[in-house]
Amino acid sequence: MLTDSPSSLAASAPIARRPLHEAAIDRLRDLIVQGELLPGSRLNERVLAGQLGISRTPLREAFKLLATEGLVELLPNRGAIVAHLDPERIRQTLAVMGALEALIGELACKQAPEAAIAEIQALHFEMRAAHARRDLAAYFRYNQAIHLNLAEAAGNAVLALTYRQLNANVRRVRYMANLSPERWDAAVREHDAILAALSARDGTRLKALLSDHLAQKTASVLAALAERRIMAAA
Amino acid sequence: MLTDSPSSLAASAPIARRPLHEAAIDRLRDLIVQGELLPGSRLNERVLAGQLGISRTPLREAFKLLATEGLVELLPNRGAIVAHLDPERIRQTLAVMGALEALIGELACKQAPEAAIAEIQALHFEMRAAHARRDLAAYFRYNQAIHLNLAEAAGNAVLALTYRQLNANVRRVRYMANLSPERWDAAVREHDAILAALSARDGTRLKALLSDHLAQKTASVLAALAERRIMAAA
DNA sequence: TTTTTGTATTCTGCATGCAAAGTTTATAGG
DNA sequence: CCTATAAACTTTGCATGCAGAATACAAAAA
Repeated sequence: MLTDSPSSLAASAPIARRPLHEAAIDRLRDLIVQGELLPGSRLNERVLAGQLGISRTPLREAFKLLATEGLVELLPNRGAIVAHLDPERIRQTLAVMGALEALIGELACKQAPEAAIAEIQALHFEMRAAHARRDLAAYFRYNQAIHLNLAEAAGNAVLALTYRQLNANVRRVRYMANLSPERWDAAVREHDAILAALSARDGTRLKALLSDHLAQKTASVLAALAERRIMAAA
Repeated sequence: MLTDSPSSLAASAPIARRPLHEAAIDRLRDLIVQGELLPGSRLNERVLAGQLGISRTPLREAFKLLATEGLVELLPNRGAIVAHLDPERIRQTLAVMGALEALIGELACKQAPEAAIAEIQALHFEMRAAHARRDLAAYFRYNQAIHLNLAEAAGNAVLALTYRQLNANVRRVRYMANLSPERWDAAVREHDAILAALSARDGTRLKALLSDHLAQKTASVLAALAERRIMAAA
């Protein structure tokens, strides 16, 4: 499933129907993650509230939320800006994600339902298709979906949620930095191996593969940042 | 209970030159973590705002924040309640913390400054002192401080922050559930071994010890929950 | 007595007003 | 022409008012 689960921990509560304005907040999150709002951009309450069609109060609540996710920075008495992409912070985030992926791989192999693995397999083929068509946007979507579904498949909601939140920040870089063709091909091969290990429920091998995959991803992401391919607002 | 002594709250909120309301929000977090507000308690906006000496708007922002930390649950159109202590959720949280502690142990041994290790060692002796005096409250404080300092010593801010947030929920259980004398003594011995491994910068051993320590802690916490030693509001 | 339905009350969620902090612009002095 | 300073403007942070949802209560029906 490609639909982004937008929720924070709060959303795990028994919710029948979400407040109307959370849609607007999710839209703001997407604007930041997809790079339409550049790092460093000031987020004027009145203007942004107008653009999103909500009032300042729920928007302010959204700022606080997005700040905990590391997507915006709150400057006392000077409002909010889109959080900068600090390479060191990204590196640290990826290190934590590595620790989580190790657990994810272990748990997923041990206790993921067959249906979940089948779905991930399906997403993998979709991703292969996107790669064959050189459709980078679709590739990214399926890639994300695979990793998030894998996190879900581990059967630990806290683990999946934590992983997702950390991922949001890294995702911003991916959206802004294209991969080199070689790296793209290599990433696909890595995913092939990952899927094979998952299907075989070989936890030890999956952990190693995920760790290697993340190391490559880290290098790629940090290289993109170092090359200043990532733009920031003045 | 909060409702029993509303005046103490008002008195403990000193009027700052600039009404910085984050102090009030921290106070609310403490009330939840320390169990003065029982799981399941409804958090009436107007009442609570009055007790904390702030207005509803910043309090609502606090609710959203605490929801991401898993300390309150937001029920659409029905406000906020203190989050329930779901044993399965606590178990999942502890599993994630285990993965993080493995990384913490590894990084701390590899790159913690000597001063940080010395400080942890000092806290450890303070904790031993509290244990010798059977001062449970002080013991918990030093125990927390040790684990949090260890997380900081790993030199990864994202790691430390993530660990701290997950820890908040587990801490609530510790505050409410006393340890058995045997478990208490065993925990202290485990800490002795942990400190020894850290001082020797033996990452492999530290990881194993932390893992074992957490497993014991998990058993103890879940036992407390199972024995219904943890109270919840109706 | 128990269940149901209509009504009153309470509470949340959002919009908006206001004071203070911050920013920009204009002006005077060097 | 450049710098310093003050006035005007902008924006945030918080308080509060209002509409609608949810709950509690009461009376009527089974």
